[in-house]
Amino acid sequence: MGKLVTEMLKGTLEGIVLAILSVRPAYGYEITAWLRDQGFSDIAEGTIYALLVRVEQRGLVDVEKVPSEKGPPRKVYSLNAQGREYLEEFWRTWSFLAERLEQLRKGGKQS
Amino acid sequence: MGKLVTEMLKGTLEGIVLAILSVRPAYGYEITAWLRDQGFSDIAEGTIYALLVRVEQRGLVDVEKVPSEKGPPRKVYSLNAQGREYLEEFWRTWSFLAERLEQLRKGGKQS
DNA sequence: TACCAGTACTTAGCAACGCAGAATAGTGCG
DNA sequence: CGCACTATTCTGCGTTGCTAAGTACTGGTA
Repeated sequence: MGKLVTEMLKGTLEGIVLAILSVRPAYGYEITAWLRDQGFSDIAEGTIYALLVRVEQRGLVDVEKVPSEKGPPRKVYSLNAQGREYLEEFWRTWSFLAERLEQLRKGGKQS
Repeated sequence: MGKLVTEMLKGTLEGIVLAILSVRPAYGYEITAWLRDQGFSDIAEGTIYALLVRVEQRGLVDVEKVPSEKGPPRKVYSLNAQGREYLEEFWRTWSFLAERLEQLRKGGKQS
């Protein structure tokens, strides 16, 4: 898509990735491919990897190196307890923002 | 609120302000006060002003200087045709993102 | 053997955005 | 005169996603 999505992803992409990991563990390459499949067509490879490093350093995920048959070993990330707490907080913040936005959208329609 | 909101506002705050201006013209100080009232308790003064300068330079809004009884003249911004088009695009992008997020939230709940 | 595509991760430099904090300017009130 | 409120501007900073390139491992093909 365009620049608009890129800017909107700042702050939400992290939550998106953590939400994915809350369903089941996954590794960077896999997450990138899945996101592209879901319509985030120009998510940059490096973006996801950098994000994963960040959330790992903040202690929100656990990592396990798993050998791959098709290339270098995968770094499989899984959401830990702290990560789940953080994800809760993310959803609360998202809800807050989404509510205001929806109200604004309604308000603008009538005029 | 916290750091989470700050990051999420990147990319959405612009749309929020344009949406406000789509209802009626307004000036920076007024917009800041209104947002704080709506729960964006720690929106920085300077943030709104900088944003307004940006959208003006991109030709999305028209500006008119209006004298104030209580201080320096106000810069009253109003959304123009190009701005309305841009706002439409913003809403489309927002919808796209909001849909994926809601799906992820549902998906995460079951596990 | 040499090469290439696919898988998988890393790194360096860049641009955009919101925030912190201070400065400037105008009005009215004690 | 000083202070609070109104109203805008500016500099420097941290975070985030993107671009672009590089590394590493496997399997298939010419």
